[in-house]
Amino acid sequence: MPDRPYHHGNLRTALLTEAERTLREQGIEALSLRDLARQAGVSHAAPRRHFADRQALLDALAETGFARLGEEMRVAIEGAGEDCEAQLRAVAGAYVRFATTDGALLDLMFGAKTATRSAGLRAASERLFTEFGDLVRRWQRGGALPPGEPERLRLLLIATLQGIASLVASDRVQAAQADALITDAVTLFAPCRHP
Amino acid sequence: MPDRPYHHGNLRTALLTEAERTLREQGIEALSLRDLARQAGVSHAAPRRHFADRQALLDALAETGFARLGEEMRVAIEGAGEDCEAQLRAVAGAYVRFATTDGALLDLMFGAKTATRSAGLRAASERLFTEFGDLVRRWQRGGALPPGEPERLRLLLIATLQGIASLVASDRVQAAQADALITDAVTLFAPCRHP
DNA sequence: ACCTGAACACCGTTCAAGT
DNA sequence: ACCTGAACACCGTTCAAGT
Repeated sequence: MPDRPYHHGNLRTALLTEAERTLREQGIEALSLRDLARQAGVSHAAPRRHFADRQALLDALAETGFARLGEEMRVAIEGAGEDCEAQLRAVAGAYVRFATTDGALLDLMFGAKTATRSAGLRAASERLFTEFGDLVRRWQRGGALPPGEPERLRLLLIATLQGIASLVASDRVQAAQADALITDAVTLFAPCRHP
Repeated sequence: MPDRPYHHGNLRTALLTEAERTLREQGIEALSLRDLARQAGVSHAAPRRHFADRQALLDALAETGFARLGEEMRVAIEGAGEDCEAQLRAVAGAYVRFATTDGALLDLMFGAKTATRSAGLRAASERLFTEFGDLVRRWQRGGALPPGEPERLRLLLIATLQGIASLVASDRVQAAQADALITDAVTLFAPCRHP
C-alpha cells in the first residue's frame, strides 16, 4: 500500500516550482530531471509525460519567467502613482530586482537563441515586449521619454534594462550601484535634460 | 607504436580552441570534456591536468572571450578614424558582431554570478571594463558622450551595449534592426541632440 | 610533468508493462 | 491518461599506475 496516490495530480506544476527554486538556490548546473522527480516522489521517467526532454523543462521555466517579470512590472507601476518618470523608474527597479533574485532564470530567458526555441516561450517573450510598446507610448505622451518611433525606442529601452540586469545578475554591479545606474538611465532617456 | 607522441604538446590550447568551436556551432549543451579529449586524441582523463573540472574550462573560455572582445573592439576603433562618434559606433558594431557569431560564449561571459568565479576570469572582465573607462573619457572630450562622472557613464554604456548584444544573441533582434538600434543608442548618448 | 585505464556514481532518454 | 522499472549510452570525477 503506497503512502501516496498513484497519480501525483499536479506533477507538472510541482516540477516547475521545485525547478525554479533549485535554479535560484543552486544554479542551472544542479538542475536534473531525475533529481526533480525524486523530490516530487515519482519515478525518474514520470516527468517525461509533461516535458519531452530537459530542454523542454528549461523552456517552460523561461516561459513562466517572462510571465512573472511582466507581472512584477505591472505591480511596480501600480505602486508608482501617475508620474511617468516614477513609473519608468519603478519598472527598472522591478527588472533589477528580478535579476538579483533570479539571475539564472534570466539567463534562460535571454540566453543565446532563446527567442525561437518553443512556441510558448516565444509567445511569452513577445507578450512582454508588446507590453513595453504600450508603456513606451504612454511614457512618451507623459514626457518621460523623447518622441520618435515607439518601436525603435521600445527596443532601446528593453536593451538598456536588460543590460543593467545582466550586469546585476553577473555580480558586476551591486545594489547601490544599480540604483545609480537606473537614475542615470532615466536621465539619459529623459527628453533633453542633460547639461 | 603510437601514431602520435605521448605528450600532446599543446593540449590546453587545443582543448580551448575546439571548445570554442563546439560552443559556437552546437551550443553549450554539446560541450563535454570527454568529447573534447576524444577530438584531441587523448584519454578522457587528460584534460584534468589543465582544467580542474568542467566549470574551469567554461571559465577559461569566458576569459579568452573577454580578451577577444577587447581585441575586436580595438581593431574596430582603429578602423574608424579620428571621429569619436564613429569610434563609438564602431565599438557597438564590434560588440554586436561578437554577439551574433558567439552568443553562447557571451552567455558564459555575462551569465549569472560570472564576475567572481575565478581570478583569471575576473581579471579579464575587469580589463575590458577598465578599457571602457578610458574610452568614455576620450569620447567625452571628443563630444560624443555627455559630461559627467566617467565611471557612471561607463557602466551605462556597457549596459546598453550588453543589452543590445543580448537581444541580438537571443535572436530577438535581426542584423538590420541592430544597426538601427546602434544608431538610436548613439543618438541617445550624444549630448542633447534629440529634438 | 603529463597522460592512461579502470572504476564509480550520476545523468538523459527509451520503452514495454502496469493501473 | 499517467506512471513504473529495467535498460542503454553517455557523462564528470577520481586514482593508482605508467612514461
